[in-house]
Amino acid sequence: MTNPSAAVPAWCVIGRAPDSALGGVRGMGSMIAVVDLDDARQRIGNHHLGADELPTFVREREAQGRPRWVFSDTPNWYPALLAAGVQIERCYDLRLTHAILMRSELVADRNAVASAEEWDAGPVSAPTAPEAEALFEVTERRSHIKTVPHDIESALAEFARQSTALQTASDPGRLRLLLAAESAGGLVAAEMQAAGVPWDIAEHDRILAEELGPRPARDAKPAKMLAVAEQVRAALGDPRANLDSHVKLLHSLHAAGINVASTSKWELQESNHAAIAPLLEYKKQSRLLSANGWAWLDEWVSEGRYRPVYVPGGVVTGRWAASGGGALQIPRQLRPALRADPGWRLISADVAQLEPRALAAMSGDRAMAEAGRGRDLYSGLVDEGIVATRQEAKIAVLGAMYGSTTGDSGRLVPRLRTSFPAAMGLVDSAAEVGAAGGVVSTWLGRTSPVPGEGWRRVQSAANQFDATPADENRARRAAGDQGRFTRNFVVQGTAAEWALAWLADLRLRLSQLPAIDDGNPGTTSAVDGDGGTTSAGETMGHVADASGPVFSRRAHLVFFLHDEVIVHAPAQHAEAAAEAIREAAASAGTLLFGNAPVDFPLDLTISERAAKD
DNA sequence: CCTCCGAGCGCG
DNA sequence: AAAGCGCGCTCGGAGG
Repeated sequence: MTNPSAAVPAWCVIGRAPDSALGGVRGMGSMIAVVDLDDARQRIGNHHLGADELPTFVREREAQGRPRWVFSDTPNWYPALLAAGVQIERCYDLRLTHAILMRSELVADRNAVASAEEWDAGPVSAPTAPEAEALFEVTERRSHIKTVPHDIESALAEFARQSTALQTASDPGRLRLLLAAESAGGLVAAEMQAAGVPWDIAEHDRILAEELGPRPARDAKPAKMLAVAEQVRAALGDPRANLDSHVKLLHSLHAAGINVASTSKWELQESNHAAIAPLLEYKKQSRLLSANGWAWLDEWVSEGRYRPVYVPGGVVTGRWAASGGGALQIPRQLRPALRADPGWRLISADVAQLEPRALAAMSGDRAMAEAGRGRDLYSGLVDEGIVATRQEAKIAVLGAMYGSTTGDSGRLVPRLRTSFPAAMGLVDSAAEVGAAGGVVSTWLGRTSPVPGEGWRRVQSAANQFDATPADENRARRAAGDQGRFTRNFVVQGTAAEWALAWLADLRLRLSQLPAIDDGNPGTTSAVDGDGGTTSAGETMGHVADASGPVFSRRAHLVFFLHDEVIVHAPAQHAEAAAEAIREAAASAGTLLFGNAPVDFPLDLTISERAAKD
């Protein structure tokens, strides 16, 4: 039942309809409500539809006016749409935006938003495929996990609270930009999970076999690992040494006269005992096997696609986290296993020195911007005579952003204070604020969490008349830790904002690229009705069908890692996709920093494999 | 049997 | 050499 309205809605709020909140009939009868709002966020239409009708409804709306879809939580709504072949252009994710607004210093009146505790559910990982199908069962099945409410009235009420809060913001434009970018990130994460990373299982298996030996029978250790372990035991003169337990290994090492305090890599390297080289080799093998071995391959790669779970906004700084699949830790060793489908290419691009560039831009430090302009920023420091070598430049810059005070780094950082006073002033004062228990904000207004109860207790204990030197030490250390956290927060968080703006712009540019012609009458835009019924995968078992109906015929994002993207594109569109990546980077810089003289140069390669370096 | 924690190491 | 920030994952070991 619908009451069509003459006006094209600016916002469409989706939620579970009130009737079905109690009914809970499985598989059928779940009703969804869509409420249309105009620019002023006034109600101009209501619709009720079955869950199975939603994709078609959304597709038609996208073809008409491309409203911003308001979701309680993107992972709850979007995967089913993607599975049905529907991609949307823009959304507003109430859970993600709530997390920003309830903390942002820019919002004068945060009370209403912050007190709506049910929306503070913390990072939610995307539901796995079977759960996504049963649109309403997620909450029940994972009752121990806090989730946001998905019913229409809750969504409307939260949207209204957020709108009010935004009106009290000192710089609403900035915050709106952040909320839009954050929400777009939610779409990208869902889309990348749906598309998957094209993964060459045979190549992965080859790498494993080369390092570890052929795949062993269930739970057995691979042959090459066993052989290396024997070398270690022989060199130690301890045939029963257990290499898998830190404690036992440490005993064996001591017994062999190797005096180390731990079994960590850097400490072992100090010794030149004959057991060390094979032991380090064993540790490397062991790491590969347990983190990305055959078990990982079985669990996370299927039909030639690696589908990790991304968690947008999962890090307080605004970076993404991951939950399952280890998307943020794929070892470089395995990069050759990322392989484009036949006739396709992978375009990998990463930003050189993103964080220092973000710092230069947000602090308006012209000298620092100049050092990185059109060149490697670290080499720029050498050219300017600030430090002697690129390595020193890197240590100094990282030390400045992380707050290191000792060693080479502590010695080099003061030189940056002379050369880049604005940039250093920004991070130094962020550290001061944090050490005193205050909060700091990124360029677009994401604010750091206030230090916890424990932290404040430690500080006040040090201020008591009977405080011991130990109390004072502990307080000083905690203050320093918090200062280093806030120092880094402004830089890491602003860099994350740049990256979100890059992603958000890129996904729209990619959706404008044409679909490849597979013999079916194609469409020219992903968002105007590229339905599942004409997908290549269904009609001819095309090689790309593991990417699903939305992504099997068009360039799309498959991977994102803080300052790096990988796009999977038909070979004939690889150059256009590369250009889209460059243009998106340029517009992200302008969108955030206007005409600041900072550039964000990319290292970009087009290839069949994503092997790096 | 379970959960929790630190060590260690992968990524930026 | 690590140092100085932010993460996730696996394992062994400890405690329930």
